[in-house]
Amino acid sequence: MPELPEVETTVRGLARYLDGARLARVETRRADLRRPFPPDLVQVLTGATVTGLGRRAKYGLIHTDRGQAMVFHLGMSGRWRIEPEELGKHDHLVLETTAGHRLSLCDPRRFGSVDLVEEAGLAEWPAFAALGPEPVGDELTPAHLKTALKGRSAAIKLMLLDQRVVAGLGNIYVCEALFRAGIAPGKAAGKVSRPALERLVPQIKAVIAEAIAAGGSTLRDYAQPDGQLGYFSKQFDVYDRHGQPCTRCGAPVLRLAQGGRSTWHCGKCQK
DNA sequence: CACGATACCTGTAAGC
DNA sequence: TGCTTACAGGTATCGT
Repeated sequence: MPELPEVETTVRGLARYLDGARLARVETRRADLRRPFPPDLVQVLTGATVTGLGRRAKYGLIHTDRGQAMVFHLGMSGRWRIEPEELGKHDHLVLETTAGHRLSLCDPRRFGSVDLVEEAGLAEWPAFAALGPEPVGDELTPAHLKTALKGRSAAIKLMLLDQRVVAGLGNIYVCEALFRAGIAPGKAAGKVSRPALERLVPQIKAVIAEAIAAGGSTLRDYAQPDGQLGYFSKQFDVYDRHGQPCTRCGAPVLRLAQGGRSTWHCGKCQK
């Protein structure tokens, strides 16, 4: 998916067409993604005015004047298409504004989701209630990580993918941040030293900020809402670079499996 | 509770 | 050229 930078890029792209717009037509082209669409989704959104857009972790928020926000998750393969020439089999939800713009939520694997959530209760919505701090901003600190990881035997890589520890990190940026901080992905989270955590936090913030500035990554079926390509994928140090030379020491980048997923790392630079 | 494995679904690329 | 297998950005849920 779309990790945090890609969702941020998506939300910014959508805002150009949706912020302040009135929804003239809303169409669901199947009944569900990972979960069923809310049964009243079309009824609530049709005629609604979008009062703002936002993001929490990897969720995009479309606020409305109906007292409810449409909350979407892009799963592994979701993206919003802007003014699609024609709709395909994976365009599952279509929004049309009174200004004549058409936006389509396309998600081939259907691991994404769409929900309606009361604006007043967003923070208490189950998927949001337990989320950890955002990596952008001041909430994520070495002290937070020290507390969250204390005594944990699970690998640091896996703990950083846990949205309750940090909200919004995914496989790409965890691999990249651990490389930049020089931390071995298999190290027990509770045994990562304080100095290592002091290195890790600014590297998490930096890699996320750089990816947002570059407009997100582009891998396989992901693209920005307007079809432009992101540039950050050209800057990966380790992600998907198995066997290629480490950008720092030249040793071949290694791949290992953790939690059923791939981790790329440098065996010499990460201890 | 912590942790690992599995399930969800389709497309793509690699291997035979 | 097929056919089969492995793997892909995530998260919820089920065992142990």
